[in-house]
Amino acid sequence: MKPRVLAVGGPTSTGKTAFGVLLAKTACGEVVSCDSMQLYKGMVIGTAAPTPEETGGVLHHMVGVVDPAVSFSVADYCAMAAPILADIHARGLVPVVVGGTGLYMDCLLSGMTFLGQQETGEVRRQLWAQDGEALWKRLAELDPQAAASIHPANKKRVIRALEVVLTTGETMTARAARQSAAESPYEVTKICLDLADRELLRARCERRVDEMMEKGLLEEVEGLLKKPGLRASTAFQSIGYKELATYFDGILPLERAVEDIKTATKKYAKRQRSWFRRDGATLWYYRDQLSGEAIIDDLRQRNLL
RNA sequence: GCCUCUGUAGCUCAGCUGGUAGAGCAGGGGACUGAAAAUCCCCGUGUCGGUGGUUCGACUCCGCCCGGAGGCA
Repeated sequence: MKPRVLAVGGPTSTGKTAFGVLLAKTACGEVVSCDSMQLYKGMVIGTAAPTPEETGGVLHHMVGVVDPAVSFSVADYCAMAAPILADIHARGLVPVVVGGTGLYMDCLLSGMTFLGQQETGEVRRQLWAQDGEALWKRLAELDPQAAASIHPANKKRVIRALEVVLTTGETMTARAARQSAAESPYEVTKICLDLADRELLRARCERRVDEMMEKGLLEEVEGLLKKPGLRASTAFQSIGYKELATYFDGILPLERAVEDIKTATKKYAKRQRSWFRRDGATLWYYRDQLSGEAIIDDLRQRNLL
């Protein structure tokens, strides 16, 4: 009997945090955040990291635990989160994995184990200086399968695949197969939240940004930008931070920078939906049609709680 | 009141000397195994302000009307 895991995904601004708390309370669980940005320290407002009021006493893991200037990846996330799941299980509780980072969620829940260390800095730098098309052709020779699935224009992913062959001597395709677990070590119930009304989701994304500004996003970003090495970090890619940096750099007026945050948030929500929709074994609930309690009731009727 | 410029996709605009329109952004769909809130791919029929006219044929020329911007009074 595999240990039970509840998961909550879906686009941003659909109420995952609140529902995650409700679900954890109902199922005697603890929340394990699955958000590539909330896990950084000091990025609270811009990532809408759960506040003490929002968590309502439910323990949240993987929030504010990494130095923003340090580079972090899916592999690091899984290395940190998997033991937390084990610990929660060991204490007889249910982990509730909540967040919008689809890649992190899938890797964690499928029991992926990443091989070896990541030492690609120099190789990566050299590859970036080269022509994208040429790189893709090179990849087509070294790892035809990877090349077939990566668009030549997607330089970032072409380089990643090349890095793997060049530094490990193993194709990304072969490596990926070795890293994947034959089957998930968990009994997963995956729930995704969305809004049926697209216009409403867009409006909520915009309101979310306005609220962040009211809560002091500007000050948070200003403070963070003083940290050395931050601009080159993964954390800096977070929506809100890089846009407000253009304001601090005098490139855009504040109003425009905030507009950019809004459109970036809306586009992000769209990409998240695409990701989460891929998994057919997911229960989707429209938050503009069902309350959290109604969703819990439905899950009970399905014998999932 | 007169003169000039202007009115083309949700927004900003391209459209040579007439042959019924096309970009960027927004929006939609998708991909995604160590940067993933990242990166990338696909999708553009709209009364070309309205109305008359010239023409085989007008977004493109002419008249008038309506709506903008500026200048002179």
